[in-house]
Amino acid sequence: MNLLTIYERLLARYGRQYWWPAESPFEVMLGAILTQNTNWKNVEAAISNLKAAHMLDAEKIAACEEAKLGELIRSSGFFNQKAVRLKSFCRFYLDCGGEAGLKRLDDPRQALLALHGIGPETADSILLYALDLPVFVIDAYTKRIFARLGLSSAKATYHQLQDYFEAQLPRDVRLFNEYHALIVAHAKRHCRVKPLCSDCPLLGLCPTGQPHTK
DNA sequence: GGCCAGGTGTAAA
DNA sequence: TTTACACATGGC
Repeated sequence: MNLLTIYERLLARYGRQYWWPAESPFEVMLGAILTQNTNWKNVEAAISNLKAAHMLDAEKIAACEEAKLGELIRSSGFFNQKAVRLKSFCRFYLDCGGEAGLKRLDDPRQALLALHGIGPETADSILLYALDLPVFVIDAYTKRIFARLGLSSAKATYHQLQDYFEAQLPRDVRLFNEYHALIVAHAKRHCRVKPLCSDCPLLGLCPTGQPHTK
């Protein structure tokens, strides 16, 4: 089964997702950290709090007291560590000179990964959705869905899976953007609990007949 | 009340 | 090199 065929089916079913849901690249970056192992609804509330407090700003976050920042982002969960992570990221962001500076780095991915609290998924989300760089984002949904489809091993590492996608797909920011968003849309709205939904857009592609998530 | 959510870092096996 | 656990809120 071709990865592009799967993409087409998901796109036909769910339509364009218009990711990342944010008003600026900087907001995308904060959201990428805040959404770590957290429901997006909870992240929206946190970002809304930051906006209301006029704190959606790298210098203000970098200078903000940790406890105060934690209160603003409380709804996103893990707020103590996320407050530290946001501050550390913002210091880095300022040192680079903002998005443009970040993008101009020799290896922006390595630079992001060097920060405490930014792992491969968060780094890649920032690269793809904030900086428009063509890297394919892998998450828990991607792992599960494609393992169930029999296209990858259940214990494939992040980079193995990423290489698999990037080797088979044209290196296109627009495609990578939409594909990952569609995987999340599919995982959220489909086949979560029931063994197999009769109207699953990937029906017939799944040799195991197992649910695509969970 | 239990499970899960657009992960990451650390420590033990 | 793998596996277990902490981190925490809110929706269903």
